[in-house]
Amino acid sequence: MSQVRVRFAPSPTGFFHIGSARTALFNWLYARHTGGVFVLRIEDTDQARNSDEYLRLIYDSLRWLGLDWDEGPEAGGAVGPYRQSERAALYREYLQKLKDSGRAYEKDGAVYFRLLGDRHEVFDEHRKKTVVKVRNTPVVIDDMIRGRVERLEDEDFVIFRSDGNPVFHFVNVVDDIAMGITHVIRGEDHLSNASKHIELFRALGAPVPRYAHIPLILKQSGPGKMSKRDKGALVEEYRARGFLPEALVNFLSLLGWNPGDDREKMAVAEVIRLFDFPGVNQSNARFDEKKLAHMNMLYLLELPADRFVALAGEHFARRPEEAPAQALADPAYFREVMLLSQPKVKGIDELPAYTRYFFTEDYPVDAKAVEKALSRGDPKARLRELDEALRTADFSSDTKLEETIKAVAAKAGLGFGDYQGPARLAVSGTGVGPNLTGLFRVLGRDRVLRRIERFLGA
RNA sequence: GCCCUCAUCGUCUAUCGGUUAGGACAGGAGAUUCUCAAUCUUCAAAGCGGGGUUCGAUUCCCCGUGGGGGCGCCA
Repeated sequence: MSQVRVRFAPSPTGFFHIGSARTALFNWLYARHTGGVFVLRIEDTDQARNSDEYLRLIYDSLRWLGLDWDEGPEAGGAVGPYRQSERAALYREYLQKLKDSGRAYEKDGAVYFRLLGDRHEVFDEHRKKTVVKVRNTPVVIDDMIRGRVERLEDEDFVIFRSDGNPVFHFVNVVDDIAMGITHVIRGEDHLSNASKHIELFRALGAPVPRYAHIPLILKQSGPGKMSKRDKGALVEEYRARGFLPEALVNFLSLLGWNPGDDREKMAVAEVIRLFDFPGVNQSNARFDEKKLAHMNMLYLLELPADRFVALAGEHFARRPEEAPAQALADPAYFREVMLLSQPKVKGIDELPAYTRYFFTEDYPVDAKAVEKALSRGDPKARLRELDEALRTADFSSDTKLEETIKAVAAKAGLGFGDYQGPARLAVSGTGVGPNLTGLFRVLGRDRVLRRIERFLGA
């Protein structure tokens, strides 16, 4: 059997969004699963809407997600160039073929593809005008996900605009032929276009590729499919918020596909091994950011320390307005703070707010938490006892600090928990945070004592 | 309006005619810890409606209904 060749063919006319990423992912997964070739082709025939910035974003986003392409821009390949704007001669050549066989004709300065069959006029309700219909036989789309789909293509359609540029349907098919694409994996929104494409393949005497029309991703709330303007639709947004690409890939792979059992968290190698079309659903899926966040947390928890710290550092650098300027001043200290917080946060983006008090005295104080902490017993007295003991305590290890605090508590006939609340509040201004002993150790004796005393004085 | 397509908990999904309809996220309760998070236990939560086929339908067929997509000299 010949090698599988699939392609992802985005157009650089807008930000790279989640739906595109998932289509790219499924193509890539299938290529990797079958040992085939993943081609990246840029469909930039709409000169008015293209932009280099968007093109850049496609490359960056794919690379960030780990979806490497075997052939395409910046990778090369035997059937390039891979940008349609550079393939004009080829489209002319194929157009000539259609003209020679009488399957293309000019009208109003544009070129139309001619369907075979008798013509008759009919009034089109949708377009409110009379159109020419063709008595044609339905095309059969043999879809790997949807099975046999029949659709009648009964109207000639434009393949070259009057400005001389070819349109999507034509270049898409010509390139799939010229690039030897064997499997077309794309969104279900193209299912209705498939009949046009198959007519073109046939007219050009080329074999029709296998199709796989994958379900669409619906917006998080409200009706309709997810589009570039929807909240949470952009890959770039998740990247900027510090989501892990492996978590996003894992989550996306499960939107419309499953391995047939309860497995959810899977390394990409495992997804590659298991991915195939019998496992792909036919129904559209709604994007659930909560579940993505959970998946992200699972990956975050097991992330190696170095990578976690590096990602945190990048995030702080990218969001200077969210953290004190001195946060990155001391790398060793920054590392300690981040590692203390790693098991506690759901996302990298929570870190600046979560760790603020480690880097500045200018941190918010949670009034409700203060009220709660001061409500039982005599917390100020407890803090004074603690303050006393911490003057001589060993701050080098969490266990030593724990012993110290427990000793203080035992003397008063109380438990660790009776001291934990007030102490945390005194040194961090909040009721939530990393384990108290770690908090003390990283903050250091001076800061801890200073804050407790300031709190007592207040 | 026409064409294509889909239909299981709020969400993502398992089930390839016979199951107490399973799992995950989110939600409720509890355990645990030093707060929070994690973890563990637990509760609640679904086969769109109507006809068939069958000994038996969530599963197969048909019709409705509902959702999604398409009907551009956009891709």
